[in-house]
Amino acid sequence: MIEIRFPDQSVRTYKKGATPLEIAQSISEGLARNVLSASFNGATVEATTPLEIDGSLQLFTWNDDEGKAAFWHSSAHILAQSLLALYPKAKLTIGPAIENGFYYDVDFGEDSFSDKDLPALEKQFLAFAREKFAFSMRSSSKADALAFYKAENNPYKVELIENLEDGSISFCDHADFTDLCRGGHIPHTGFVKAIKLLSVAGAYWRGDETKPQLTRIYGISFPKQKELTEYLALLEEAKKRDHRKLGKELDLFTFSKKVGQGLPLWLPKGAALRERLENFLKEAQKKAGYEQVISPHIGNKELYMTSGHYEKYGADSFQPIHTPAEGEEFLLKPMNCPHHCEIYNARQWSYKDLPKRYAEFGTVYRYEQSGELHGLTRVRGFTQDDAHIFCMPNQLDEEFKKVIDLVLYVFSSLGFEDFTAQVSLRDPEKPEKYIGSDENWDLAEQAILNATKEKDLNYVVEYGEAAFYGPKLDFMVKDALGRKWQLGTIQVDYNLPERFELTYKGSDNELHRPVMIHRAPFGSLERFVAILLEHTGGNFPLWLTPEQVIILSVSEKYEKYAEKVSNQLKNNEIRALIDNRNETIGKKIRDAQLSKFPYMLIVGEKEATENTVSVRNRVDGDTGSLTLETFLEKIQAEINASSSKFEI
RNA sequence: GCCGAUGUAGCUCAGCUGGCUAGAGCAGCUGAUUUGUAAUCAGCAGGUCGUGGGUUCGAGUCCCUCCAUCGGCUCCA
Repeated sequence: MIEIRFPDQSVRTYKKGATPLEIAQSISEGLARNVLSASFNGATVEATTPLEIDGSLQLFTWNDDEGKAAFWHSSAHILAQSLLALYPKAKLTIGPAIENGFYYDVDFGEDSFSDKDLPALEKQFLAFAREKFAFSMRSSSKADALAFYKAENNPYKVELIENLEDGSISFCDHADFTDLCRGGHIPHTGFVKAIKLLSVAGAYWRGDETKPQLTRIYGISFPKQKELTEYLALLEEAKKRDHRKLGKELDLFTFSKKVGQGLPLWLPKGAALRERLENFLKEAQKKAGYEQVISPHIGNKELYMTSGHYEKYGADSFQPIHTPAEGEEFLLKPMNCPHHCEIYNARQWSYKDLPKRYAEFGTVYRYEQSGELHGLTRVRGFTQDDAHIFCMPNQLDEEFKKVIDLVLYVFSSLGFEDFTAQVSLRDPEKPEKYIGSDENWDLAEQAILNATKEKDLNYVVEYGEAAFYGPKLDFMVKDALGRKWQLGTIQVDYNLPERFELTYKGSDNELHRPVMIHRAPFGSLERFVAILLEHTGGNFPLWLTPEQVIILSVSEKYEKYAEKVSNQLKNNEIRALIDNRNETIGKKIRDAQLSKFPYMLIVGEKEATENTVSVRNRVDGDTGSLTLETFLEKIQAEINASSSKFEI
């Protein structure tokens, strides 16, 4: 007999060799029907793995992330089986479960595969799924595993196995299909009732650009058809919040082939929105002791040679422009830091002057590969809400934490509750990617980790995500489709101060090297506005929205009164406009609603005589009539409620 | 940059296997209507079908080049 401990700490005894599935059955039939996988003593096991020793058991269903992972991992197996059935010459590589679904990377050799081929594959998938093939694990010697895939002429699996320890190699079989596999499956294929193959994409073997490109097939599967239908509906909903669509609909920004790809054009409403965001941050930064500076859009090549950016990115940048007579080389400014270093260098500093905090909404230009460009989130010309803090090493901790506060303040003011803090460190395997000494890197990385921990941020550590001159603390936020984007960033840098020979005079009358913090709470105005659009669906907070009120006159007869209302609002700093078109009131309401005006004021005969307005709100609809004074008080109170966040 | 897809009026889309002057709705303009909480009616105008080549008696439709966009990969100072 064996003793099994459950998550609620209860203990039951079972006969040796009982499977998690059988154990679930002993608890309830319903549970048994829903068990997808399990973990035993912390390790993932199959629901059908016989348990031979005492231990603690956790059963996973569709409601657990682990259950979904097993479900989608198993689905990848079925996909692979279907692929081989339809494309016997295809070579399988890897096929993991991901956050939403799974994928499989396949080498189709000479054949091409496109999304037109997906429906047939889905059909085959479902046919196999219905057969209720059981998944079963078996271990294999390294030699046997290698021999199998060499016979199959599959270099990818051979490479994978060569990197595995003998004794740790296992396969998973179902029907006549087998795949190299670590385990974690659902009991049989019949659990998968619904499948959608979502897209086809190229993906490099092992994520390496120099290696062959494989075909990646993305899919998602569910235990019930209804869940798939709901998921697809959710995707459709998300597409409506796409900032590229909303930006067009709300007249915020546009692109022009003639101007060039990745170079956004801000329309009046978008520009006004941006300006309000800038003012909001400027206000906060002023309180936090920042000083605004301004630097030009180009800089001498020397500047970037000094900073190291030229060596790192020169070849992949917009190429230098040359002066006609002297042949001097200038680069479009790809970042503001070297300029700010030279601003610091413009005079001598005493330790009493530090920290210096230079801020600039600096527009920079970067040559992004054409396939990278994406709406406003990845562009070739953008404006960073940049600042560089020059401080003494013993001020670093304090300054870094203050910047975290500022970023959190900005995020909370704009309703980004759901972000991930990511500590981006060096890739220990690739020291050639970074400049500067190990000592300085250790100091910088430690500073970030300390501050992050002290601020009680939930964070993940990513190796290899640091900038070439220093580690970062990045604030990642998801877009409508769940793709992660870096917004805020804070970076510690010991290297540029050395390269630019920055100094300050210490109390000991000696020259010392300051430390530099690079930081941008928004990241870039472009990306920030994009993500803000996707989060709000275009329903911006009242203080930020382009037009706060639209006055709809019932007919042209009430134009005068509409004018009067408008003037009074404007005199009180409320952004308002009038819809005087010769249209029915219903039409005007519909248009105003689609344009996402927060408030509509309907004025007709009744309002004009009573000096009132009929208030319609974009969320609640008709909310009755108020005197103009009362409405003014209410809307101002609402704006102030969000402006109160301006306190830092 | 790479793999795959897409590109028809300002916007959203139709146009089957190549066949006469390329269609619709919305937006725009003109006129009628003077409207009470999500689309008043009528008329007009608007496109060298992304670009350049080719196949064909004939190309929006087939083939190639380039450009742009979309989904990924790689990259992201």
